[in-house]
Amino acid sequence: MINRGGDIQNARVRFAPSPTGRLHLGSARTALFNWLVARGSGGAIILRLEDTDKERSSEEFERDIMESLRWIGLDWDEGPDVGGGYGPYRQSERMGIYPEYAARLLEEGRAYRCYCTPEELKERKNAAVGEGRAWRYDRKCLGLTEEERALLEAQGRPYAVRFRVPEGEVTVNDVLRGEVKVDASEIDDFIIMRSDGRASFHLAVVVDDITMEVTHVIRGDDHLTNAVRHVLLFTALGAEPPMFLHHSLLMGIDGTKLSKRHGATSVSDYRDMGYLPQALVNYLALLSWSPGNDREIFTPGELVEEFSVGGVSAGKAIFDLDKLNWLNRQHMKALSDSELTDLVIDHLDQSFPRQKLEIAVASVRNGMETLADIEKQPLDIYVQPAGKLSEKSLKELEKSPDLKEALGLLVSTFRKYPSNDMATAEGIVVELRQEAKERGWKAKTVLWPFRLAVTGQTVGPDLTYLIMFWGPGGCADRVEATMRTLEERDE
RNA sequence: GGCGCAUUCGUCUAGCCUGGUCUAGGACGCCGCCCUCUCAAGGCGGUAACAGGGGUUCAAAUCCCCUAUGCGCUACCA
Repeated sequence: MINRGGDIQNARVRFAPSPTGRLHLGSARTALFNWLVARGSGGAIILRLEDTDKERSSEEFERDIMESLRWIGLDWDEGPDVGGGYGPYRQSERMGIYPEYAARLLEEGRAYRCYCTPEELKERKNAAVGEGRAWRYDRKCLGLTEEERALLEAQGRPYAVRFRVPEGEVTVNDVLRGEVKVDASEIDDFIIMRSDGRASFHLAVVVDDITMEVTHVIRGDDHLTNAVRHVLLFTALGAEPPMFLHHSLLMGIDGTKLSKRHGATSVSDYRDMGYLPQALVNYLALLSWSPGNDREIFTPGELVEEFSVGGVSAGKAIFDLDKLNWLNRQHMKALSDSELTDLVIDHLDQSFPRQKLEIAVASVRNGMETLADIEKQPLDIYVQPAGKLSEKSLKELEKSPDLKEALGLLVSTFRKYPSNDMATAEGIVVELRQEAKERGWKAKTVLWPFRLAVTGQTVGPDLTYLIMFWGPGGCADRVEATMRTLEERDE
């Protein structure tokens, strides 16, 4: 699909989640697009909590949403916690302002009272559907006579307020999809005030966007048809509709909307699983957005720099864990040993002195694609007592050629080096290779026993790290311990 | 059912607006090779797509129409 949206200037955008669950990846993606547009256009981003559904909303989720957003590096200029000139930013605290807008619409004849009960509506709807007719609200209450209305009022019948959808064609201006035109006759007279006096979602959103002076509404594709209703409301309220950008929805690998069935779906889940926030953001951005060249790795700052709505595609977006894993690995590579060690500590149950831990982490880091992968690394070799070998290692050792001489060479070489640093460690390995060559051995003849004798295991980190961890002397001790083990075994 | 949106390798996408340079490019995954003390990582190579059908045109992934499929909306949910 072709999208050559012009650059957006000074956009005032909002991210409006309902705190009915932890921040979903899909919501995070919406938030990211909003943030990118705000930051990239020199505008502002508002965090607005749509918490009118008291049953399902909770403070805990509210906290998770804000923490998750901050964790992935998104901030906001106005919101429930930071305030701003257009507050309050919690919809539950704005309930007082909607009725006046409904009243205005009522006065102007753009809305009307509907006394139909949900039961009556259901009945008429079923009847219509039963006859194979499309059901739209039948405007029964729009046609009420004065007497009928007076009677209903006298009975104290509760009423909802319906928007009177005008005739004509409605156009939604969408950055990605151009002008989406829908005939208003497709839309029925939707409710803007419930019979209990609370504003409906549609009214609340539009009033909020008007009063908060939102210029660009960036949200999921599922709201595209709702946008038609919203444009109608903006117009009826005398406001210029904002520009819309309805991005595609995030789907699971089977093509259905990403949900719990697909596994972890919330940002905090991914934090706990050991993903880096910059990797997650990078991945979410790359779903539907492309810089137009082959670049894939971006820090959040670079995304702001490179992002343009013209690079956003309108097509579906399927969440692919493999690619996230790869990106996470790329971002982990960018961390220093020290930084990685700091991050990995939370996922580790063993404890080492800091210095040792850093070496240990450095030695296994290329085997990790998430921070949590530290648990799967063979760190236990570092706590294994000297001279204790696995059965498999013992067997490998025993069938190794020129074993005695090789072990002797190891000890004598290690003993030559009192200092312990990277250069020394690397030097030792080079020297061992050299020695092997001179004896007409394959490198393996001495290096394989090295690994087995020092760690007691057949798999583990590069030899250089082993030297750094125990020091050359420590390695010599461990080889000697292994020699004793072998002797005992012979007896 | 009605309306809307979408449709390039399995997945994310480049290309589409401004038709030819596309025997369709990149990335993930997968497969193979190399490297190698182990496991990895890394390097190199391979696999694989314009949903289908009609037009328009000298020429279509690119423009138009139809069909199919997927998704969404169609609530006194948000």
